[in-house]
Amino acid sequence: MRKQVVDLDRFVRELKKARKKSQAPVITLIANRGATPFEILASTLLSLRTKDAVTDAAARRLLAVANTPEQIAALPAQKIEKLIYPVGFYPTKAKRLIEISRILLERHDGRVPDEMEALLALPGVGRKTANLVLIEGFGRDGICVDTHVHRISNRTGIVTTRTPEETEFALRKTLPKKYWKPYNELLVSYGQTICVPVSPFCSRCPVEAECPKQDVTRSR
DNA sequence: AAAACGGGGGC
DNA sequence: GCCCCAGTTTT
Repeated sequence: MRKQVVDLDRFVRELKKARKKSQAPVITLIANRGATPFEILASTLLSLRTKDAVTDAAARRLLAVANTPEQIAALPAQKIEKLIYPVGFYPTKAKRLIEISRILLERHDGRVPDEMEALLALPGVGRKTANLVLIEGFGRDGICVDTHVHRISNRTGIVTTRTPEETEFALRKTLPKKYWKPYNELLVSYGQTICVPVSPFCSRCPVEAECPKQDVTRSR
């Protein structure tokens, strides 16, 4: 049996059309007004395991008060907790924002490092966060794999991988470079509205006909 | 490999 | 009421 293959050109084109209606993700909103690498790092840290509407409001409240390592490091943890509530893990994230700010001041001249290794060395920064900072903050080429990108890339059969990191490297080989930047943010909004984790709305999906629906047992 | 961190929202 | 979420760290 021949494996169905989703047409990447058409997939991305249709997703762009579909995105017009949905709300832009927080990172895009911030990037659109010229976010600094530190702002991208801080808001990405807030976003972990938290829905983007909640993250967006919290990031705006925080960055309006403090948007540099100096300013964050000078704030009491309790004050940051209050600003970012109710993002998930807010007490941990408040401490981490301060900790990272201090490390940046002590070890990196108060700037966000622009290398993967140095970013991963920061507490609470994993591959997803580091990639987003490098791509959105420093304009690097790369693919940022989160749960949406991982799930949808496998569900559609664009790649076949077990971990997000494997997905990142598989996409680097499979995906034409011109799609690297739009791919992540397109899939995130698509993954929040149509291709949701459980019981996705396949009837509203532009590539429904070609999709092997790898992990889908029920669809709507 | 799996639990844990935390609270809001969907169903 | 139960399950899931723009992950990462620790066991």
